[in-house]
Amino acid sequence: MRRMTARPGNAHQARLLRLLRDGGPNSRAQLGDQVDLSRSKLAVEVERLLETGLVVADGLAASRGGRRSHNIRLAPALRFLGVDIGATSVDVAVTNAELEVLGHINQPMDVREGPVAVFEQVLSMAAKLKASGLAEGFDGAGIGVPGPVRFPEGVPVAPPIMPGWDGFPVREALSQDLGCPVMVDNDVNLMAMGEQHAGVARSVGDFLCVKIGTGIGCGIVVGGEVYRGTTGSAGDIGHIQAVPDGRPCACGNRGCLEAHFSGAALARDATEAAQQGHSQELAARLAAVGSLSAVDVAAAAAAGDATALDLIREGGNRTGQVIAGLVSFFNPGLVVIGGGVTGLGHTLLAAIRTQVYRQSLPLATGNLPIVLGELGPTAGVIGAARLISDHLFSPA
Amino acid sequence: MRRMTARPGNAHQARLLRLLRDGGPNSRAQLGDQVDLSRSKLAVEVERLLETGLVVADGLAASRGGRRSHNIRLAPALRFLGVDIGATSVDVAVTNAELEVLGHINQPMDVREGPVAVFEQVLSMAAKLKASGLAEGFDGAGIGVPGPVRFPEGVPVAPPIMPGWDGFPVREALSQDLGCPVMVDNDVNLMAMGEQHAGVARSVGDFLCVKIGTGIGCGIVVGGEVYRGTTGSAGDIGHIQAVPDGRPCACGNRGCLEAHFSGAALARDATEAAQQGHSQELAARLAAVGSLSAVDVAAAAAAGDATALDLIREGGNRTGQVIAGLVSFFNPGLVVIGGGVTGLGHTLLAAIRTQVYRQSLPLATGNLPIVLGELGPTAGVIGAARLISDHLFSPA
DNA sequence: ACGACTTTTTCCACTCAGAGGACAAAGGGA
DNA sequence: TCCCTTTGTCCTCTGAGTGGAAAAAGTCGT
Repeated sequence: MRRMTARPGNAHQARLLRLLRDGGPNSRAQLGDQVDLSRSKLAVEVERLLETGLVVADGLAASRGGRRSHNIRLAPALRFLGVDIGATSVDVAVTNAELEVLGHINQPMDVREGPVAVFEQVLSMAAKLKASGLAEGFDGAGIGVPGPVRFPEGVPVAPPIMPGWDGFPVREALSQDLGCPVMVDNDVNLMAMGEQHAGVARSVGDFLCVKIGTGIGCGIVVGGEVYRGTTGSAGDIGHIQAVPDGRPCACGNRGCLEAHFSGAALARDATEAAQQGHSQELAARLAAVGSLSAVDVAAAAAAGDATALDLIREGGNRTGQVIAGLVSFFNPGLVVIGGGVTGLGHTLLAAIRTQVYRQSLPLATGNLPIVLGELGPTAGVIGAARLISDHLFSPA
Repeated sequence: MRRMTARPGNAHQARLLRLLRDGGPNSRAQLGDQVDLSRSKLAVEVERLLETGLVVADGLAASRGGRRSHNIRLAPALRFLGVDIGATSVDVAVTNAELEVLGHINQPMDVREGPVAVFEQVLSMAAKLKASGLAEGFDGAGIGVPGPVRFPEGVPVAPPIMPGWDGFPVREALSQDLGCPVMVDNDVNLMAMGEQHAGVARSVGDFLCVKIGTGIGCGIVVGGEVYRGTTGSAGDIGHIQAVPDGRPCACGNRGCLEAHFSGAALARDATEAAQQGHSQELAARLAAVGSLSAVDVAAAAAAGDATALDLIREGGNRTGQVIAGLVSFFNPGLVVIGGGVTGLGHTLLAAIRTQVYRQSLPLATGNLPIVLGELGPTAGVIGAARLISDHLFSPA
């Protein structure tokens, strides 16, 4: 089938497309309740959208007691591709135009193999999803990469953990390979957009989304829009000093948050604890698998292992201390914690909360929920789909 | 004379008023170059503005080689009142519609005397300015207070250093007393707006403005707009922990930045150093005046006093450390340092720069100027005038 | 001084988005 | 069945805004 080529012709049409994306099928009358346009104008714009094929009629709407009305919905054949490239794995998912995930694949991978190898893998994963009948093609794709991005051009800039990616024209290249429009952003920003669209951050205008994975980053949402900073590196909180004269960090400084707590740091600490015999539980796991990760620490903690719990609490304290500073500065309406270590769950959350509520002023923390993300690994890919759909559903 | 009652009737008129405010007198043709409206439409809107009296004709424009054209300017009788309430003093200024300061008074004062006493003083200062012939009345007033403000209502909320102000309807009350529209904001935000309008931050979209006075605060500008946070306490960085287990702070925690460096902390440290005989220079000043302030430390430092220099450097290091974290997080395009301690000058600035450039990542600091504010005490009052003019020069 | 060329302003006819009312179509409830 | 409500369609009217023509008022070269 031919892919979506049309774009909304004006701001009204863009608005309607977004309403249909976020609210699902709607009758013309229901749309009219939301957009403050006259019925005639609305009818004209809907008619034009129907002509483009972006939306289609979809049976009868639930009756509200008058003349029966027909539903309108986004074309059911539209497909977005969401790609979330992490440090050690990739997530690829297909969504429909309402951003519902129809299929999702996760595979291990190492970003350091460089963009060419990684995108080869991504394309084969996308092909697999296509082959399973979920899509006949893609109308747009959103890509998340674990480092700063010059957003307008879709190019990674000086990414510390991704040597070989600096300046690689991700947007350009993937747009060619996939044959559809592509937008690229930092993975943390996409997670924030995902939680905003379908997770805990719905209806919150200003919030922070802290992602603790291999590294640590923070998505910043201001007035419903992701804030990316002057050079695209906003939210890069992994290298904020958490411990004066603390551990050496790969960035050359000492005491960076990331050096003391992150997926990588946690794995290292756990391995060390196991080798030094501080924890039977961890030692057993190390012996069984050969290496430890955050997942093992989570499991050990769940089994009641004191060392594992201490590691988590200590990390939570450090993280909480940094977040407390950010809360004072930014005064968000919500803080979301997500990423690979979310499995550490409430032990981690409790430690973070304790620090923040103790250190920040009551006016900032008074009504401040600090919660775990509710989408887990799908936050990134949903955010990616959201990114490209925001782009496509905006006036040309 | 009757005061301004008219307001722009639509977004175009508002746009034109702001252009005239920021660019001074302009011919219709020059305005046309900036607004992307047809000549005819522009002529209509200008005509309507002339009818309201908000703008007036103002002689001939500089010739560009064709038919002579007449300048348009904002009504020369328009007057805004800018009020900057600090912890220990008040600044009151009158500006014209182009936000040029026509008269400026500074008086010592103690906010803790409460809103009624303070506003009595402010009103008498405003009356003095009026009496000196600078204004026949005020068309609007902007007020800055040293604490968080619920912005839409113009009411201080839970201000730590201003007991008795919590919930006081500043906007309402002053609007009554002055008989003109009033807007209220945090003093730090106003300083940021001042530097943005007439100071170092012109043409920068995203920047931070750190004000070090009796306390420490930070104005946050995102995309040219001040960001105030969910409860109006954004930028409250004085209580970020700068020293683990450091000095006790009035807020109940330990190690807050404000407890280690601020006008108040500096005065205390200097007094202690003088009393313990560490510094002849400071001891002499203490003996002469009876108490020390940041100004004395600045003077001692200028005279080469080692103790004073150490105090400044130490404070700069602490401040720089906190700012380094904020820079990593926010990735601003500029950092402005201002407030009462600006007199400490380049010693302070150098210490801050050292910390930030060392601790933050190159991508964030690569092209990041860290500079002193260039407006000094007028930044606040200009920002206040800007605040109310933005309000008045927006579509009703 | 005069003509050629520019710039600025004014006037006017024309387009087009959008509002809003009238009316038709198609239900529900007493 | 009758009446009321909701929804969809049609049509007219308004007002914002565009763009061209022409007039007004300069500059500059010869």
